[in-house]
Parts: sequence; structure tokens; C-alpha cells
Amino acid sequence: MASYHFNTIEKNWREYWAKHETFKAVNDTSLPKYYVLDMFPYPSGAGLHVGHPLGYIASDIVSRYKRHNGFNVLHPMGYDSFGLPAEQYAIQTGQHPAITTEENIKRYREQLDNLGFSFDWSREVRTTNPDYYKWTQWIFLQLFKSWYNNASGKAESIETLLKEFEASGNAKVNAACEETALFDASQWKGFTEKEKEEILLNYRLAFLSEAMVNWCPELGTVLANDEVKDGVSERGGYPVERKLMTQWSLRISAYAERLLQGLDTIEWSDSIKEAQRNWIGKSEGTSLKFLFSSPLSPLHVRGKVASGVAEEDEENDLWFVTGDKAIYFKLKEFARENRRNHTAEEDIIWQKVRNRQLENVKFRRQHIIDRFIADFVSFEYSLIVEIDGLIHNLPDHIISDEARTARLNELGFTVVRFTNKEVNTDLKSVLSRLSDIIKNTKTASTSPTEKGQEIEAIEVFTTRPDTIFGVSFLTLAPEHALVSRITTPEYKAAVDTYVTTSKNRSERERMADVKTISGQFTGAYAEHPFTKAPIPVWIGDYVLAGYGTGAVMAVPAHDSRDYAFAKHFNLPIPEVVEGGNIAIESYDAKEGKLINSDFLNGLEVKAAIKKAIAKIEEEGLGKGKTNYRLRDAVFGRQRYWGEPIPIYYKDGIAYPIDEKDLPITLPEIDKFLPTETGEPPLARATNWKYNSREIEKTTMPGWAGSSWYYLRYMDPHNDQEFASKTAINYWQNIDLYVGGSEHAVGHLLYSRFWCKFLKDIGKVPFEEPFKKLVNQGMIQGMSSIGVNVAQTLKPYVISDGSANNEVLSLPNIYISIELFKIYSLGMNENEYVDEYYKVVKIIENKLVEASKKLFGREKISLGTTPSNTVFSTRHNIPIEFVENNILNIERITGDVQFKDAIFIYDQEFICDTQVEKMSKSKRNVVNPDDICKQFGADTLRLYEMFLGPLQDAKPWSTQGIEGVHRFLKKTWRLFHNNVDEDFELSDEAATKAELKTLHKTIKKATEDIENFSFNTSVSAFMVCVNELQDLKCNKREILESFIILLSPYAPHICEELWKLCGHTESIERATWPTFNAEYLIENEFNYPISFNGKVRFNLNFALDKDIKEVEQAVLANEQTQKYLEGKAPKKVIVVKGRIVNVVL
RNA sequence: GCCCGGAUGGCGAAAUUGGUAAACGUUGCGGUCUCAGAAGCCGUUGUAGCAAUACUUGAGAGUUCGAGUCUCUCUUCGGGCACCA
Repeated sequence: MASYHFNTIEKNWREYWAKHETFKAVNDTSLPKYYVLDMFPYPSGAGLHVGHPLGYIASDIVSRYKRHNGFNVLHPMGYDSFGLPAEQYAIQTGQHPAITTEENIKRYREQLDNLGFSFDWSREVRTTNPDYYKWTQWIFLQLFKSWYNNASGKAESIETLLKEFEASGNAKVNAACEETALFDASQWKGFTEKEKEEILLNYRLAFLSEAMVNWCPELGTVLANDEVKDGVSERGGYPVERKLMTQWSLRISAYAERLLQGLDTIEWSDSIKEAQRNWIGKSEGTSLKFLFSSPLSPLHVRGKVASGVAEEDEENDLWFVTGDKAIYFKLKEFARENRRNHTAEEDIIWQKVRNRQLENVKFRRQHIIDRFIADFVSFEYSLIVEIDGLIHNLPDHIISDEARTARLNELGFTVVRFTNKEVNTDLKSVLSRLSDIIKNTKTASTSPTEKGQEIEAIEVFTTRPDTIFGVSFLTLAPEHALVSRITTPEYKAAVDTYVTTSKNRSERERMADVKTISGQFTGAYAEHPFTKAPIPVWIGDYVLAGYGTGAVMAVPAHDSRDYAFAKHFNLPIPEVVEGGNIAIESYDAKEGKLINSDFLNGLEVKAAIKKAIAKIEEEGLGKGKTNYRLRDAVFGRQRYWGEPIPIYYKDGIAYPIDEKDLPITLPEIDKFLPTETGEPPLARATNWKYNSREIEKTTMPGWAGSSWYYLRYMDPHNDQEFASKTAINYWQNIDLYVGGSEHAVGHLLYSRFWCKFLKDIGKVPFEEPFKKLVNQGMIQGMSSIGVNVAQTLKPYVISDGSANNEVLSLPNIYISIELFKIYSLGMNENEYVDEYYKVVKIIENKLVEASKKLFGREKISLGTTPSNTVFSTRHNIPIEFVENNILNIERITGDVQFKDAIFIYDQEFICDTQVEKMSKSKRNVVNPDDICKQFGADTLRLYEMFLGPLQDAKPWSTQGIEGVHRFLKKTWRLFHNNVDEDFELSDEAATKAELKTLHKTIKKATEDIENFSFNTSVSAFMVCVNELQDLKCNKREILESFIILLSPYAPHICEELWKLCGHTESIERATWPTFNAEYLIENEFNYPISFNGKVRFNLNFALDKDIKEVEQAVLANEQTQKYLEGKAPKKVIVVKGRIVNVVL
């Protein structure tokens, strides 16, 4: 064996490991366990690029390190193989996603194998495997069969809920659920099966509900919130709109508090924890009711009226609450006015009905009912008579008349309308029709009308109850249920228009113009809970229907959004907290003293919040409350390539498929598209064995399978359970999880949710799946950019020079970056003019040359100099044609895509560079296979670790890879003699210096792995080898230990050297060397001597020398004297083994 | 707008957690070996200066005997959240 032949060595060892199952983890063992997991990849068609292995290498190093330290290590790998790309590909090509997936997996496996990872492949998991997704479906069924009991703080079987309902209804149940009407036990028993199931759906953790969802028309499916970024789908970037649909969802919101609390117990990066906290979005505040001055309904109240304005009907001993206080007096004025300025037709009728002339019925004229002024009204008969003039035929009047009639009907009135014309021409029939109606109407009962729910208050949620005296209006979400009922007739048209427009605005539009302020007054007023002042009620789309109560109390002085709204609509901005300048902007900070705030005056914000909540609770106006931003996760996808949801329907009721019938496997279908009627692709299945029942046609989202895969690795072939209790109890949760931060709120949150649920139902013993999480940074690509100036040069080659003046169409014209700079600068700046013309000459020559080649014309006429504007587009040039920014023209023009392109350059074609995400479309992908071929997997592994801290993003560059390769060659040479390159070690005892070098490295390597500081341990290895080389060390004692340290990073070369050392077993079985501090003990130290903190020179002293003696020796030194300039030092600080500082 | 994380030679980066800034690697330059090249090997490479020496961690201030490291203000670059009341 001569020099280091990495290709052969690596191939041999990979075969050895596979044959001997070196990395197989065993389940039943007395050894301590260590579970290292990588986020399993989605096998895309593009294959792995050099960025992917970064995390795998790190986790592999840790796995190997732990094995050396006596742990039974579980380090598995698998594939997250359901997903959109394979299905999109299937739609385009007709290729079955299963086939595409299989091919991609094969390629992934080859690439992974090339890197020498110590995965236990006997435990491979694929989410698309029916043996696997059987259990994904099983977990879904458990969610369906469970509800979340807030009282016990965990999920429970739906059976416990049924028992409770049967015993005492739902009044005492404290569940995470949809709002459900109260019922008692007897009512429950009286419900039909369908009614019962519908109620249960409100409680189930997997439930069907009608909800606003993110609908992506391009992908033909709904998406979860975390799959939508900036209003477009995360996969593909297609627009997403809001749509009301009936959908399967998972009640993750039930776990909001536990998901939040759990974050404090796990070792994750601050940024990911913060992202999750943000996503969960806990906020503590209070609910608060804004009462309406008078209940809008019931209208008729017998006896005394608690609030509002009432008029007495003496004769019948009735009190009539006839209007809202806020507008009552205004209306009363109008009414008086109307009576004075009555129309002729109104007067004709009045003269016929006054004083009980007609059927002995008492009519009132121009009377206020609710928010309207009725022409004539009889309370006894709940009858309203309206005489409509011509104006009522105008379109907007028709609308408001309808609304008015509807509202009055709702209040129990019969509304009769006559036109002026009818009154004038046929009074007789008008009066007789009126008589008939009266005869056919029963006298109004004196009990309150049943119709319409009582609107007493608008409830808001606020985190700033201290600013209650700064409220100047309320804003409701346009979708708020009360909007239509509180809107006054005169605002109805405007409110309707506003509601419709905001509904039609897509999510994206709403996001795109956050700045635009819009809203509409409803005409309604609520009452301030303390001052009783009327507060106008607005609607505005800055208020979200889905959060809190969908209504806010607007405090413009102390909330920037309310401020903007108030400014825009010119609403008052009362200041209640000192400290800001509300003339310029709102003062949102939770600091300062309360002013203009009655009982809160003078308090600090924090104290004021407490006091305000206390007062609100005391008066029964509201309650301290916690809100979460986290929404339930939409779970159904209208797609083919996912796990079928194990549900069937009978009479419109969803039932779970029997667990023993799982898995529900995917059917074969003809096309991977929705049906003509818009049903999901599964509806195309003609001979699916489940077709006998009406089975659910949507499938699960991509994150379903990945939410629990880590459990399956523990016991991957179990067909009785998703994993045996023994296996789960042994492996427990993951000790180290490595993956990208892009899954911060998706996968990582869902997995935690499922884990907590599985714990609740007694299937796993732990609350958190991933104890420690390390996010590897992205390895970015270095793109080579060519400047395409075809547009600019168009005027140059304008014709072919022939008589016909045929215009030639130009191919892509790329120009070298430096020529481009001169060219574009020179056009506008005189100092570059000479160079500019040189470049123009080069361009002309190139173009002529290219024309000859492309068009076969000897002569072409060149147009005039291009205009001052440089049109250029930047194109990514495939990096395989570029080396050190220099484009290989010969090779690129040999490529079919570029064969006609014109390249303009002087000596060499220099590309511009840009760091961006590595991707196929950017043509900047570096394939690890190529690096392996050139330098070997060990070099690649070591180099990726050496690039920088694991967590940091860094651009890929091959600069430096040779240094790492050189290091491995040096290591190899340590074991071989210089003369004939034969393996040769000495069995002599190691010297002190050699031992010091080794143990320094043991210490560093051990600490660095524990701290995930892989880059620094690589440099420690380099230092070690450099030192050993200087010491000409070839001692077995030293070198054998060293290669154990190195082996997690560069396993192949170390295995080979280990074997050459005479070992018959894999180095993987060797014990990690023990660090012995004795070898590092020094007896003297070269003290840096500093003056006022600046180091000037060094002095050597024994380490056991007394501090005082050191001080004296330093002061006695002649160099010290120079810096002292004859003065006495103020102070001398001696830190043993560190530094001496003389203060002047 | 809010929240996190950065900023150190030509480049990737390191710094025992407050104690000699720039380890390790790369690049460049010089040398050696060689018919020549590759591969090795040796020297050198923060800035200014012939030098002794002085200065230097985005900017400014502060704490300290001593600050890349702690505190405050600002500049700037990443990342996350984004009408969440």
C-alpha cells in the first residue's frame, strides 16, 4: 500500500459495514440508549445537493461518537414520500406518483450511501408504505374518538363525554370545542342520532366543520396556515384565497397552552422556540361587554322597564319600549317634524283612523318603533301602516324599505304598505283592506315577542383594559354575526357594500395593502360600560373575525391600528396614558400614568390593568381571559398522493372505519385530477374496494406521516401496534434531532401536538418528542450570472445586408461582466469613453463573426450605436461550465441549450456571482457525488464540517476543500514511512510532548462534539497532525488514539488505518480515548505583561511562583522600567496563569 | 411595525466566556525539489512604517486594572411574525 487511495478504501468499507450490519441498533439491551434523528427527506426528483448532507454528517458524527462511548445508538433514516411534487409531476406526465417516488428514493439512497453514513437501514420508514400509513390512519381515528377535557387537562375518550351528556347534559363540561348550545340530559336523550353526531363533532379532536380555509385553485386543494406564505402557497407559489368549505380539521388549539409550556422544557434554539411562541400567540387580557342602551328586542314589555326609553299606553297598562336611547331623541324630533309636515295622503288616512274610528283600533301617528318612524301604528294589533310616496320607488329606497320591513316583521309587526296613488284614487278599498287585516289579526299578546335573539351587548377582547376610558368607538369584523342586526336602515346599503367588498378581497390583497384603511359606520351606538356615553359602532376589515370575539374596543390614542382608523375617519382620539405625543402617533407602550380615567387616574399601566380587570369582573361586564392565535389545523387535502382519511358517511353522518380494516389503501385512478364535478381525485376510483360505502374522498396533508415517524423507527416492522411498549419505553424521546429551521412552525409543532395526544391516550410515556434540536444552516449556492444583452444589441444587427433587408432574429447574447461594466458606464461617463469604444469594437467583431456562423452571411449591416439605456437581463449560467468565475466557452457552446448563444468577451469570459438558495432552477446545484469522486466522502464530510458553525448559513465554495484533503493525506503519511511509503508504526513509549498533543486533542474533540462545534474540532485535528508531524511521531500509542477521535468525521480512512494497525474489528467498536489532564499540566507560564491593558512584552515565570514575587520580578524588569518612565505604578494586577497588568 | 440572531484580515472563520485578537484552512507572494508539471516541503501574508514601534474586532459612548466579549445609543445585514386588539 502506497499512497492514500480514497476511492478504493471508501468502497471497501461501505461494503464491509453493510455486510456486517455494523450500525444496527438492537431493541432489547442493557446498554444506555441514544436516539439521534435526522429530519427525513422528501425524495424530490432533483436528488441531493451538497447542502442536504450537512445535518446528516453532524448527526452521524454524534452517533458514532456516542457508540464509541458505549451507547446503543438508534440512528435511522427514511423518506417522507407523500407530497405534492410527485403528484404535480403525475398530472403533467401521467406517471404514477408511486413510480416517481420509488425512482427518487433509489437515487437518494445511492447518494446517501456514497457518504458513509452509519444509518441502521433495517429500520427504514416510508410514509407511503401502507404498513406505515395504516398507523397514521389509526392515530387519526384515535383523534376522532377523543375530546379534550380542559378540566383534566388532557384528551379523553369520547365515551367519557357521552356518559356525561347522558347524565347531565353539557352544562358542566369544560371542553376545548366549538360553541355549542346548552342541553340537559333529557334533551340529549331526545336528540336524533344525526343531531347527536353533529354535537359530538364540536368536541372531537379530529372534526368536520365549515370553516374559512386557504384554498389554492392552482393546486386544487386547501392548505394549512403554515403552508401559506405571503398569500401564496409555499409549494409552487400559487395564489391562495379564502373560501368557506366543509373540512376535516385537527383541534390543535386545545393543546395551545401545553405546546407553549413545553417549550421551556426542551433544548431548542431560541429562534425556533420564539417562532413557535409567536405562532401560538398567547395573549392575556379580558373580555368586556358594551351594552346597548336598551335591548333592541323584545319590544313589548309589560310593567316597569329596566332601561331604555319607554312610552306608556295608559289604556292597556302596557309599557312600550319603542326605541334605542342613543337615537331616540333624534328620531323623536324627526317624528314631530313629520307630524307637522305630513303629506296630504297621510292626512287622509289619519282623518279616517284617528280616535278609534276604524274597527275601534287605536292608531298612533308618526311613532318611533325600534329605529324607525312608522307612519301609523297599532300596538294592540302589532300593525304598521305605511303610506309610500313616489320616492319609495327609487332603488335604494326599495332596499331600505325591505330591510325595514324585515326588521319590523322580526319584531312581530305586520307591515302594510299603500301608495299615495292608492290613497288618492281608491280610498275605499284601502280602508276595507285595512279592516280585513285587523279582523284577521289576533290582538297582540302582552308577553314579550319570541322572535329574534336578545341583543344586549357587543363583547370585545382587550389586553389593555386600563385604556377603557380612551375608547372612542367599537370596530367589528365585517363577518361579525351582529353586523346585519345592529345596522340602522340608513346605513344598511353602505354596510352591505362594505361587507361584500371585504369578503371578495383575497387574503393576498388584504395582505398587500395593509396600509389602506377602510371601514364603515353602522349607525348603531353602544354604551360605554362606565361613563354610559354612546359609543359608535363601526365595521372594518382590520379586525379579524377569527380572533378573540371578532370585535375590538378602539382606543386610538394607544393602539396604532385604531389610531390610523380614527385619523382616517376623523374620530376622536382621547388620551388616557401619559408619555406619548398623540398628535403625531399613538402611544402603545405599556408604560406611564393613567389620566382622564376616573377611578384609574394616577395609576401606572400595570396597576391600572389589574384594577380595571377587577372592576370589570366586579360589575359583571367581563372576565379575565386568555386568547391564542393558534388556529385549528385543516387536515383534508383534495389530492391523490396522501393517506386516505379513514371515514365513511351514512345519512350524512361521518363514521370511523373499523380499526381492523386499516389500512385504507389508495385506489388506482385514471387521471390525477379532480373530477368534472369538482370532487377530489379519489372520487375517480371506479373499482375501489371501499366504494360500497360512501367513503371520505380527501386525503391527509403531507405533515400527517411526518408527525409520528420517529416512533415507528423504534419498532418498524410491528403489525400489531405502531410500536411496541417495550421499544417505546426503551428508546424514549429523541436525544438529538437535526434538521432545517424551515420546519419551525409546521412539522415541529404538529409532531409535538401528536406526541402530547399519544401521551394522553397512554401510548407514549413522554410529553415532548424532541429533547434537543439543532438546526443546520442552509448551504447556499454560488450562482454564476451571465449578462444577457440581446435587447441592448438589437439595433446593432438590424439587417442581413441583403437587398431585402431581412431582419435577423438574435439569439441570446451574453457579455463578460467586466466588459459589461465598461460598456454600461462608458455610455454615460466621459472618462470611460476610450475603453468604451474598445468594447464596442469587440462587440462588433463578435457579432459579425456570429452572424457568419449563424446565418451564413458574409456581410451584415450593423445598426447605429445603441441608446443610452442598457437593457440587460441576468441569466443563471449552469455552474458546471464555470470554473473560478471563468466560463468555459468551448464546453458551454457544446451544450444543446447554448449552441447558438453569442458570448462576448476579451481574454476570458468572466461571470458575475451571486449567493442564493441552491436549486435546480438557479443552475447552481453542486452534487455531492462529484465531490466524492474527486476527493472522497471523508474529505467532503470533513470539509462540510470545517466550513463554519453548523447553525450558520454559508455559501458553498470549493475553495478550501483541498486543504482538508491535504490534511487527510498528511494523516495517512503519519502511518507510513517516508522512504518507501510502507505502513510503519513504532511501539516505543510516547514522549511527554506527544502525549500533550494527543490529550489536548482528546479534550477539544470531546468538548466540541458535545457543543456541536464541529468546525473547531476539525481545526484541532489539523493542529494535532501538524504537531505530530513536527515531532516526527509514529508511535502506535498516540496514533491509534488519534484515529478514534477522527473516525466519526472521516470513518473510511480511519477504518483502513485501524485495520492496518492490526485490528480485526471495526474501529466503530473502539472505546473513545480518555482525557488525562496530567499531560497538560505546565510548570511555567509565559506571562503577557500589559500596561493599562495593552500587552507590551512577555515574561516567563514558574506557575507556582507567588503572585507577590511575580509582581516584584515584573517591576524589577528593565523593560518595565521603560514603560514606567520613572514613575511608580498605581497598581499591579497579577492573575495567575493569565496576565499581568500594570496600571500607570 | 414587532421579535430573534449577526457584523472580526482578500476569503471561510477562531478566541478558554472579561485576560496576549486573528488559531486552523484558503488565497497571494517568495523559495526548495523536478527535464518539466502535479504532489510535497520551507518561509511570508491585518494595516502603517526601512525599522524600533504604533494602530486595529460596523460607529459612538459607558462600566472595568483590563472589553471582540458586559451596558446604552446608532448604522447595517440576515431570519421569523405580521392588522392577533
